[in-house]
Amino acid sequence: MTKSRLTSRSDGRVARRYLARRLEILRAAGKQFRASGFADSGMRDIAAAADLSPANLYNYFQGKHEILFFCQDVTLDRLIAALEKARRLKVSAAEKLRLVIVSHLRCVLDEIEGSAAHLLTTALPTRLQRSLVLKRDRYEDGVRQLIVSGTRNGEFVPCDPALAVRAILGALNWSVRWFNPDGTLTAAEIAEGFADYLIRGLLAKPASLHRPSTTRNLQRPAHKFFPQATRRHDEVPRFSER
Amino acid sequence: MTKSRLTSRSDGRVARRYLARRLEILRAAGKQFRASGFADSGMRDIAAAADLSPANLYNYFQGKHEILFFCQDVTLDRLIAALEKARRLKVSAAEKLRLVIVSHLRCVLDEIEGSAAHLLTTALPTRLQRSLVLKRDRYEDGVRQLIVSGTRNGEFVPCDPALAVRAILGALNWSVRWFNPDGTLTAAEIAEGFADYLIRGLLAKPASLHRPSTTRNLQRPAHKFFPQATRRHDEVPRFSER
DNA sequence: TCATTTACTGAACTATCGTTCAGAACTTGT
DNA sequence: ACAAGTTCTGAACGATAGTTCAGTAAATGA
Repeated sequence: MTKSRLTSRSDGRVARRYLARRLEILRAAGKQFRASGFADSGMRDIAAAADLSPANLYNYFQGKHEILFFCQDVTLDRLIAALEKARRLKVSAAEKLRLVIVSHLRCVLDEIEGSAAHLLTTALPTRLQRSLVLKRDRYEDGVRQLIVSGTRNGEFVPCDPALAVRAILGALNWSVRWFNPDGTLTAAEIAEGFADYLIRGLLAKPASLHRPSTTRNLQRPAHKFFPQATRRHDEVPRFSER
Repeated sequence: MTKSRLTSRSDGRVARRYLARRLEILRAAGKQFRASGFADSGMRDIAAAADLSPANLYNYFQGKHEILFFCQDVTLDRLIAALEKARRLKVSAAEKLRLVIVSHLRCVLDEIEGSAAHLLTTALPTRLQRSLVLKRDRYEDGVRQLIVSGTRNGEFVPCDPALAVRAILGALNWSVRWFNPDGTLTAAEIAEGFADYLIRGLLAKPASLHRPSTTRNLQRPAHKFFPQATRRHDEVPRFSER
């Protein structure tokens, strides 16, 4: 028993390479999960997508469940980070919500970093499962609070915030089912349209646009949120064939 | 080779019993699919839910894929039927859309008849797959036309109908992920709240309620759409553990 | 009651899944 | 160049999935 990977000395190139490979695998697995779902993504598929042998995956993760766990965990962390960033801003509730919606779609649709936060499965060990559900609830609670505060200050119409937040998150999460990076709509365009519609349903007053005006950079430029959003949404396969 | 089941003579009790059993199986399978997803619902689970031996399932369906196909097919037929009923009504676009939304949630959440129109999987043979996708597109097209006509007559705000319809259907379809028949909200209550919010996002004018007034029976009584909606939505497991 | 058709079942078959492991190939430090 | 450490792989294992089939139980009609 010699120096382990994590306690290796000084520079730690090996540790860095190890972590980099882990991320590569997570990216490939996320893409695979998004494309084929969890159950239909075999370890052999993930390995092929990550350009590794199936056996080698087990040098980086304990098993399939751990890969899924980290996919969801990092995505949830990014969702929560975007949420808290929005909360700290001194803008209207509508503009905060817009940032959350746009960030959410980016986390879920992005071709490179996008993962599958929504693919919770009973296949996960109970401990990990509970941790994810808790984190997900924290996120949902936060978004709901955003709606509640908007309702309190009269910006939003009175409504059941628990229902509104689930309608919004449902619309966002379902997008991975039909989104096609080669289609006619970029992820950024979808995000804009969704935000317009989903926020309008909450507004008390028609309010011309309700896009951020003083803080226009919140949503622009689109290529900052979706740097590689060059492919487009296809018209023909309305729903994915999954 | 004697008389087959379908060509059996006169009264045809056997044929009726056969079809009834088929429906029982479809109901049990639909419940199972909704609860555990397609991949995690084994033939042995479906058989247990339908109170049959696994082998006996193959006397009624060619295989698992055919069970899924019929589950989705009958659900899509019901969705399209509700859509066309709404289109024939002489009411506002908002009220038509409300009927479609409420019917959709009923088709998807109902504890007895509800199925899983959204569980398209690559596991289906190409022929069946295409048939379902086509039907699903017909439904989506119809709902989008509803939005377009509402926009044309000034009732709805100008927007991208393709995005709006996907946001709406996404919110509706995602509901099976978190809906809990034992929870605090009945399916009918969810339908009302969702319809309020999702339609408000399209309206050009705030328009107090926009529930059907002259045709109040379109949405009332709730127990007509959800005859057995007595169980309630739970508060704790925000997302299903699937 | 008996013969025929229909409904059903337990056990086994095949394929595929996640996973393991002995050892090869490569990298690194001296 | 050599040894130590690491990264990787092909082949196999056990479990479980969907499915099949020989044959039993039940229903039907005379």
